[in-house]
Amino acid sequence: MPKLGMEPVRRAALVQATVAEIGAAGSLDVTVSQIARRAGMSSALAHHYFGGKDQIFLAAMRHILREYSAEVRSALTACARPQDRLAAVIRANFAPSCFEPATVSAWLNFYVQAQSVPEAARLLRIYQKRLQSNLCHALRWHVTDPLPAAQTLGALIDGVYLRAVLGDCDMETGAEQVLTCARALAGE
Amino acid sequence: MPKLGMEPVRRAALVQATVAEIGAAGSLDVTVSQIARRAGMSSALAHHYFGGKDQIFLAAMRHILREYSAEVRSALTACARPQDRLAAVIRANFAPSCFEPATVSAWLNFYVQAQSVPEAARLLRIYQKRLQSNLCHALRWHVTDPLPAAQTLGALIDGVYLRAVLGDCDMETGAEQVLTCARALAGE
DNA sequence: TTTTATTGATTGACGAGTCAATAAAAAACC
DNA sequence: GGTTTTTTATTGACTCGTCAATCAATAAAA
Repeated sequence: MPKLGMEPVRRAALVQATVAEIGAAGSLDVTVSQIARRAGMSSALAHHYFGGKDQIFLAAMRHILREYSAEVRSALTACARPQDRLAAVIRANFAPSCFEPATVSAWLNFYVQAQSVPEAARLLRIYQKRLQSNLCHALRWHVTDPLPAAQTLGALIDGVYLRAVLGDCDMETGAEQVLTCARALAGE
Repeated sequence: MPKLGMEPVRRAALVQATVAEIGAAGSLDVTVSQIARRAGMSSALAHHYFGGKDQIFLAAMRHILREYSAEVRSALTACARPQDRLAAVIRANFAPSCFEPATVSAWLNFYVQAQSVPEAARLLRIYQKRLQSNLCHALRWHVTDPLPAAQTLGALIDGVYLRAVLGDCDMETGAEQVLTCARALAGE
């Protein structure tokens, strides 16, 4: 029953299943078989298309990164005045898509992976650089020297992720918390 | 060659070896044999004293938490004026012992583990509660309503950990960054 | 002789990656 | 247009390692 042109479909299904499975397990202790089963295929096929487990994880990470980038970009282009960009960037980082349990769990594990998998470290650095760049540009309309504030806000955003995982803070107040901090850093 | 009273010695050696091994691997993908070898004993003995891998990890986590607590407590008692407590608490969180690669790596992995191991989640919540409590008390001398600022600073501290792992920010400026933010939140 | 310390050997399970086999679409060839 | 060949899709079965956990055996102290 081989329908042609399955490769992109299968890859997408596997990536989605990977994120879901990581979210369900709360860790990277997920077998290729589990991922493949959730994606509706055999584990052999998963290996056929991705080559190995690492590459599946990396692909999942790229996917999440792409989703995140899209979220931020659309938030920025929807900005009328440049003064609104700061709030837009921050709120984009607290969009529901970023706070789905599976996504948060994947992020957490990618941080761990970044310690030993060079490609994961590279991808995470891209994310951090882009976030810092976005914050810098946005802050330029509120403060003369935006770099320190941008670094602080970047770290703060990451930190709130951790709290969200443990259920210590509700994510609605999370964005407002960061915004309040941003205003304080910008000198009101 | 059984010398008596080995249990506490062996346990301590295993805990220390666990942290070191996690740091070296950058993840929890560490075998009991590796840990035991580094601690200078057989894997069977590790199982004999701890019962299982999970308990070894938990013990390592408790150890790190204890070390951290001691760091904060000594920093607080060394404070002459109560106004200095805020800076003391923050700086304690950026003490060299907290930023050793092995320790940071262990923390990261404990965050991941807290998603699926209830006892790990409990321990992490104790840490967060204690940090928030310390920040709250310290902030009372600078601001009338300390809770929001304490929550923000707690998240910020955690966030800087992530940056440190990826080498994006040098840990010397990290503490100063948080302090600057604290002053901004306290209204100068 | 009972308790504590210690390990080598073993078991049993699980999981990543491989491979040969099957089947259908497409392309090449006559 | 029909036949052959190649390419793409797909899987079940298998291999090979690894590793957590167990256990029986050894030895020294109490």
